[in-house]
Amino acid sequence: MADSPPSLDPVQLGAYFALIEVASLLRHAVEQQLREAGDLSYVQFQLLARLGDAPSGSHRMTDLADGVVYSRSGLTYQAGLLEKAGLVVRGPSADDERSVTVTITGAGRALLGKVLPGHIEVVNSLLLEPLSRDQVEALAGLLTPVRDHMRATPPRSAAPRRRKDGA
Amino acid sequence: MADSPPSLDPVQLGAYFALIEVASLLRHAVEQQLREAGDLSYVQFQLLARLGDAPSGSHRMTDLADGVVYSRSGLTYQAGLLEKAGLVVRGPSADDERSVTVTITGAGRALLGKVLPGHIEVVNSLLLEPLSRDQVEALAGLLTPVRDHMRATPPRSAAPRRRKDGA
DNA sequence: TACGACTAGTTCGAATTCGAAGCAAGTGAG
DNA sequence: CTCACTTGCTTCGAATTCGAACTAGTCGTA
Repeated sequence: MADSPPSLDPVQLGAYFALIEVASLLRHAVEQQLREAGDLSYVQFQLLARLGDAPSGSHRMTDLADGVVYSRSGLTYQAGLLEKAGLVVRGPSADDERSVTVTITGAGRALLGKVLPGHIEVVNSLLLEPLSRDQVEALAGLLTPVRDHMRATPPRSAAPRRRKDGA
Repeated sequence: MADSPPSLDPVQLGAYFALIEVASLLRHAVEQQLREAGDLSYVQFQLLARLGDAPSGSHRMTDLADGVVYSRSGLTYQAGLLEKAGLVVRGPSADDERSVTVTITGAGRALLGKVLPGHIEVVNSLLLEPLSRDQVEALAGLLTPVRDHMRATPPRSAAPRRRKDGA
C-alpha cells in the first residue's frame, strides 16, 4: 500500500491550489452577479437550477442537499426561504411518507430565467474565455471522473462504523 | 464582440459544474480532516499555509484576505482567533503605518506540520488518485492560466461607478 | 501646507451555516 | 406484531461570514 507521501510535488500542488482558487474566485464573482440580478445566493441559485433541470421540476430534500453539497439543516433553512419567496413549494412525497418533495414554481422558473443570462455571462468571461474549445473539453474530461470518484468515495468519518465489508 | 449566448453547451456546462462540485466536495472532505487533526477550519489552514510558505513567515492582512478570497472583516475575525490560539502574531508594518503584519509562530508551524500529512493524504486520495501524472499536469496547466485571468479581471461591480456620473 | 481621494483594518449588526438532538416513518429479524 | 435500527427532515444553539460604517494613515496636487 502506498504510504502517504510527506508532501506533494509542485505540479500536484499547483493543480490543487489552482483548483481551489479558481472555484473560490468564480463563486465569489457569480455570487455578486446573482445578488444584483435577482437577490439570490449561490446556493439558492444552485437549488433552483437543479429543480429547473429535473424533468418533474422537483427533488427530495436529501437529494438536493447532497447534490449541492450542503448540510441538511442548511437546506431546510434555504428551502424555507425559497418557499417564503414563492419560488418553490414543499409537499409530501408520493411513496415515502417522511420525505419532502421540493418543486420549483412558475415564479421560480421566471426568476431563474431572469438571472441566467448574466450568470452565464460571468462564467463565460471568467472561466471559459481564457480557454480554447479543446481546453474546455479537456477540463471537463479531467474533472468529471474526479467528481465521480469523489462522489463514490465514502466520507472519511463514515468509515469507522463499517458493518459488513470484508474488513 | 461576442454577445452573451443564451446558454452554455453541454461541454461547457460539464466543465463548470464539475469544477464547482469537485471543489465543494474536496473542501468539505478536507475541512473534516483538519477539524479532527488540529481543530482548524479550512480558512485557518489556508492562512497558516500561506504564512508558512512566505520567506518571512508573514503577510499583510489585505494580502492574506485577497490570497484566500475572503472578506477583510472575516480575516480580522480569523486573525483574532489564530492569535488567541498562539498560532500567529499581529504587529505593525515597517513602512506603512496603517497596515498590520501577521506572522506565523513556532506553534503555528508546529500545528501546520501536524495536520499537513493528513491533509495531503485527503487531497491525494480524492483529487489526485484518479488522475495519471500527465493528467494532473494537464489540469494544472489548464487551471493556472484561468486563475491568473480571474485574478487579473476586475470585479464586475467595480466598473460601473468609475467616475462621478450624473448622480 | 492643505485638501480630497484612496487604502488598511476594525467594529458592528444581520444573515447564514453547521452539527447535535429530536421526531416521525420505514425496515428487518424474531 | 414488536423491538431495534435506520432514514428524512426540522429545530435549536453556537460559530462564522459578509457588507456597511468608521478610524487612521498615505498620496497627489495645487
